Amino acid sequence: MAADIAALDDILGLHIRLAHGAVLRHFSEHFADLGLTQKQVSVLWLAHDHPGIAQTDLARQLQMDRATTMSIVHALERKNLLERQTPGEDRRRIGLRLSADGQALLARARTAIADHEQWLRARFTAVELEQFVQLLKRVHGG
Amino acid sequence: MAADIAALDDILGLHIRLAHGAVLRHFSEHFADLGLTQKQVSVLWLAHDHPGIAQTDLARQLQMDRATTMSIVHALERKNLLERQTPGEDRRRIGLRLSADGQALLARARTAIADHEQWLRARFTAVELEQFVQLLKRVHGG
DNA sequence: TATTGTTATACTCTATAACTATA
DNA sequence: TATAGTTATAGAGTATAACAATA
Repeated sequence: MAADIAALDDILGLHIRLAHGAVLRHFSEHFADLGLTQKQVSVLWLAHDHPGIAQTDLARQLQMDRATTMSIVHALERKNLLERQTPGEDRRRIGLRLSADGQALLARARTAIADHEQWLRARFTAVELEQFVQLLKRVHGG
Repeated sequence: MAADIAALDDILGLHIRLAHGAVLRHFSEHFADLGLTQKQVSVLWLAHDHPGIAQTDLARQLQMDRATTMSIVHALERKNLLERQTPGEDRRRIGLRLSADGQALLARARTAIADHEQWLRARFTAVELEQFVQLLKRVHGG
């Protein structure tokens, strides 16, 4: 039986939600010209670092449902940023890799992400940053 | 000019996003029978603590757009959990308060939230928890 | 049987824009 | 002019359920 909670401000989950909202808002306001969402950048980034990655791998690393992953992959394919490889041994797995356009856009996105991260990180010391990431990882199990 | 970032795992924003996702997932899985979302519980909670609160106040405290607030208030009114007060001096402001049903459901929700929070907090010490909330507040400015 | 990809569907959250009423 | 509420609309993210192909 959990103890009762006095005030809404004591809810850790709320602060996580508000922090997420603040980050998302800043991202949306400053990345409109890129035409990419946070999730889309993450998928491009992973496909760049791991050419031939499959949807299942993306889903696991970004903690998404397969259907959710599909919708993001679709969006990137529609923009010709992501391409499919011809299947290998296991014909169920479809490897994904960046197109030339995808490479170019990811490069721009990484610069933009760096600015975004600087905005976010500016309020913390290096020690606090490391603590913060460790605490967050204990929530999402990364 | 921001420094370049090597790996996706170094992105603080990503960890915040993943942590939010993990919390949201646990909430959804364990609160289906309540029929309330996180946001709806937050609004009920605030209306309980501040009877006569206006939509603008809710929007500010939960960092939502007015239109977003409206949709949540509507959902709660449709379920007869939230009622409107007759306007006072400033006839633009409409005070909100919980109905009897809203009171009852909030009481149940608070217990469920307490369990949810226990699941979340179990992985931290008291000191870590306080640090964590402070770090999160510096992101969302609460 | 289990895994991978796929589609259809639905709901929540979020925001923009334009409108009305009131201050 | 500014604020509060409202409505219409749209997009992103999330998930469930059911299906086909493959292992």
